[in-house]
Amino acid sequence: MRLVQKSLHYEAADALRVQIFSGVLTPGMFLDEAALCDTLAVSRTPLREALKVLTAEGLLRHEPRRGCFVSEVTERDLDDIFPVIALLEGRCAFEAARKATDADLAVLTTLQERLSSHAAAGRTADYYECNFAIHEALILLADNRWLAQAIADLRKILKLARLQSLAAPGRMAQSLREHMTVFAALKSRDSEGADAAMRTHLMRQRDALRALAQSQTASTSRVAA
Amino acid sequence: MRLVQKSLHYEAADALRVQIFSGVLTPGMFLDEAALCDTLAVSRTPLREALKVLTAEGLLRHEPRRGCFVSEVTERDLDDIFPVIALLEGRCAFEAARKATDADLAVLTTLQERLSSHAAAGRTADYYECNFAIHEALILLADNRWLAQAIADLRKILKLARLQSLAAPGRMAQSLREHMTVFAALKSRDSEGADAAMRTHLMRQRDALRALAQSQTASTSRVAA
DNA sequence: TCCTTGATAATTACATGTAATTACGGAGCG
DNA sequence: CGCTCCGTAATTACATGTAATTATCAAGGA
Repeated sequence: MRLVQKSLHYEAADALRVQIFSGVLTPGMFLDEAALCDTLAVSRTPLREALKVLTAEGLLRHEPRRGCFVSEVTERDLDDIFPVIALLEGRCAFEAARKATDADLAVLTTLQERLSSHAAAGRTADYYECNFAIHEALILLADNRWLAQAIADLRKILKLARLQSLAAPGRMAQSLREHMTVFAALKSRDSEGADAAMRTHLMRQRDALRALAQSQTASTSRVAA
Repeated sequence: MRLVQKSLHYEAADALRVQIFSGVLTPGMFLDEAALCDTLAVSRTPLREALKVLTAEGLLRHEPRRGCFVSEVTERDLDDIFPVIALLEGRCAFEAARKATDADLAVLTTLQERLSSHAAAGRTADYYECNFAIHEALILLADNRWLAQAIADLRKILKLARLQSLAAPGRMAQSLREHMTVFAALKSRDSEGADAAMRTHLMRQRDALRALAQSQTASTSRVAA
């Protein structure tokens, strides 16, 4: 019998990720070790181990003798990351179109319908969640550990940026149409089509974000002026 | 003036990577903390921090209360990894074809010629090194930090497996031809062609490895029989 | 006024002590 | 002969002490 309790540094790393993704720890912020030891109720050793892990993941930046800072994600980073994710998730869709069983497609159909209803009702949060579930499902269907890992690594960085592209006007409806294109390709076992549709979907997501960022800087500069 | 000495855990991690990639620490091997502290001349804390970092990188596997083991790479892993690297480096070639200056192409020409001469002379080690330099050059030309990162992460796992595909008979000559195809596409600014040629090159590399593995298991099973 | 300088405080990094779990090995039993 | 059980040794994980570097800020000089 082995009920291995996860090590403290592992739990500390999890807790820190939650704080980063939820915005408690914001990009650029300095991480005070003593304070974190206090809030997470762990001693310095496991906390510092957790910081090293998160640094290796790219969520933190470490400056010797100065401490850790939450990584910052620039527009340039987004321009670089999205095409890569598009490539990788496109590949997932490609493989999914070949490997999905009828049962898999039935599950996807349910998710797709749920996505549609959320879009129709304007439930942004639910749409986001369902959208995420579909992407995850395709990654699983691709059945490639390293492909999944590469995507997860990059998505972690995006998550850090706390993007909200669905906030762009009309984006949810457009996103839904893109998803339907992907799904249609999957149903007809069109690997190439699924690949292309998924790549398009993710690049459009980037476009929506860019438009949102521009409209926001425009409005803030109006306020500043 | 700031002459930051890299932290010990960082140097320890570097030293461990060297030992892993050089085969001193082989896949599956258990890592004795005390022994490593002795050989690397660091105390337990920085060593354990280094182990956490390498675990996050995927080079080590950690079992709570049992210790660290060098990761093992299966044939399945290779089947999964190579297509992803092919995709990513294909993208690098695509971008390189668009972004390379004439000066960049001149440097590549030199490298390409050197590659040819190494192949003609049968200098396997030199060929490998030059081949690596060309791949690195294209990754740099693509000028995408995250694309480079994703490739580096996956290549680290391949390096761990200590593959020697050039050992396959005729592989070096075939590899050279593939490189020439990539280079020709780059020179003519054919992004799509460079992408496709690079993908082909890497998938052929996988094929060569597979053939090598099969011939070796065949010969060993003959010996065993 | 601004820059430099130096003492102090705070913080990181490293070393080591301590507790807890696991592996090992022999004795006892079936 | 093999299996189980238990005690010991070894090892990991965590806590804490210590050293060394950096940040802070006040005082002095240009």
